Amino acid sequence: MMVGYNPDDKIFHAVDCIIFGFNDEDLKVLLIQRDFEPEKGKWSLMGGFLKKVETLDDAAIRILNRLTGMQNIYMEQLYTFSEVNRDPVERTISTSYYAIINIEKHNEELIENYNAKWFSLSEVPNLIFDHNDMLDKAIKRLRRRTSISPIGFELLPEKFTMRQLQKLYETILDKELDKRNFINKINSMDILIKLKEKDMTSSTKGSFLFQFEKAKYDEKQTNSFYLKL
Amino acid sequence: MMVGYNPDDKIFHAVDCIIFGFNDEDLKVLLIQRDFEPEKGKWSLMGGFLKKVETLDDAAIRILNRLTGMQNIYMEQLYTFSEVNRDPVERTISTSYYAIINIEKHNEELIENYNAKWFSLSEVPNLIFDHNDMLDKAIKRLRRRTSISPIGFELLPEKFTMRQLQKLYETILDKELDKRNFINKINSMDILIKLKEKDMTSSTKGSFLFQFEKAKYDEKQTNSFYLKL
DNA sequence: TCAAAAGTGTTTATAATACACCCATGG
DNA sequence: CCATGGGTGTATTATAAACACTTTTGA
Repeated sequence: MMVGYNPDDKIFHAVDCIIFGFNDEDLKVLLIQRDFEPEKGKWSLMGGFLKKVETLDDAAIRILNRLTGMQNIYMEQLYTFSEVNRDPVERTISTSYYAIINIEKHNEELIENYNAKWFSLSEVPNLIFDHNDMLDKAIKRLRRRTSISPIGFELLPEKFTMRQLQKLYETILDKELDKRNFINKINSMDILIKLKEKDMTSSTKGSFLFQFEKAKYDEKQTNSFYLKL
Repeated sequence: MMVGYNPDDKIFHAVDCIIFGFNDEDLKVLLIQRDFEPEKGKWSLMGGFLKKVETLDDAAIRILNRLTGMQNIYMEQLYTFSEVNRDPVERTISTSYYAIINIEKHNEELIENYNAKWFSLSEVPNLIFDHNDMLDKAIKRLRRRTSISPIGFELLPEKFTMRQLQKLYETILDKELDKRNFINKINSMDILIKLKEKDMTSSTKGSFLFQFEKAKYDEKQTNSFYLKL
C-alpha cells in the first residue's frame, strides 16, 4: 500500500445539476420531487453518484440527459460542496454543475417520470441538503457570465426577436434594460444575423427575426472580456 | 443499504494547493519535490488526502499550514479535477485551492523539510499528474480577481510603498501600468491610509508608506464589481 | 381609428488612457 | 552637482447611460 492511500478515507462523490430554463416569461429551474430515501417527498436538484470510471463532466452530462433527454448542452462546473454532514446517510461530497436549456426542447415524459417541475426562481421551495446554496451560487455565476459574454442563446429558439433576447437578459440579470442601448450593444458585438422573416405573433407590425452566428460567437467566448486596469 | 450508495463507487479525494508568493520582484509559486511514491523525485503542488471527517476548506488550510506554518491565509476553491486516470495508483479526484502569501513570512524550516522551492511562473517545470493544468487555471483566476477587486495585499508587507503595490499588480497581470493612472485608480478605491513614514531604502528622496484599511477593503470585497450591461 | 409593440440616433456623463515635468537627497 | 526614483494633474478618447417620437397593421 502506498503512503497516504488509506482506504478508510474513501468516500462517495455525487454530482448535482442546476438546470436553468427560459420560456419567454421567466427564468426557471428544474427540480425533482424525490420518491426515494433519504428525504423522500422533498424537492431537490437532479443528481447522482459519480461512477468509479467516469469524469465529473461525464457524470453531469449523464444526469442531465437522464432527466431531460437532451444532449450537447452547455454545462459548467460550479463548485464542490463538502460539509461533513451534508448528506445524512453517508459522507458524500458533491460537485455542482449548471446547465441552461430551452424549456420547450426537453422530453416531457422523462420529466414526469422523475416528478420534476419547473420553478420560477422566486418560488423555489426549501431543498434537501445544501441544494439551496448550490442554486444561489449558480444564479450568481449565471448573472456574471451573462454580463460578460454572450451566453444564453441556448435558452432561445433558433430564430428569435430582439425583444425576446432582451427579455432573456432582463430576466437573467433581474433588471430592466433600455431597448435602444440594448440593441446597440448587441449589434456592436456582431454575432447576430438579421433575417428577412418576421415574427407576427407578438404584434401587428411584426418584428424581425435574428439568428445567431456561431463562428463569431465562439471567437468571443474564448477571448477574455474583462481583465481591465 | 440505501439505493445508489454503492460502496464500489467510493473513491479517494485529494486537495492540491497552488501557493502564490511575491517578493518585490516576481510572482512565484511554491512547489515540492516528492520524496515519496508515486512520481518520487518529480515536482508537484503541495497536496494531501481529504480525511473522512473534514471539509475541503479545512483540508486546504491544513495542507497549507503544514508546508508554510502560516494561518489565516486567503484561500479560494478553484476547480475539481476528475480525469479517471489522473492518479495512476488509485482513482482519486482532486479539488484545487489557491492561496496568496507573503514570501517573507513562511517558515523556512518547514519548506526545507518538504524539499519545497519557489518557482517563477516562467520557470515552472513539468509537474506530476494534472498539476500544470491546475496551475494554469489558478493563474487565470488570480489575474481576473486582481483586475476586479483589490485582492493581493496579502502579498505585501504591512506597510508598503505605492511602487511596491504597482509592481505587484504589474507582476500579477504581466503588464506595465502607468504610474499616475495607477495611483489615481487606487486612490479612487479609497482603501489605503497614507502614513507619515517614508521608506528610504529605494531612493534618496524616500517614498511614503501606505497601509491598508481593512474595514473599507472588506466592503469592496463583498460588493460586486462587475455586472455591467 | 386606435391600441400595441417595433424600430430608430443623438446627447450627456462617466471611466479609461495617454502623456511630461519638477522634487528631494545621498553619493 | 547630478543620477535616481518619487511625486503630481490635465487633456483626450472610449464606453455607458439617458432619453422620445414615428411606424405598422389587425381588430
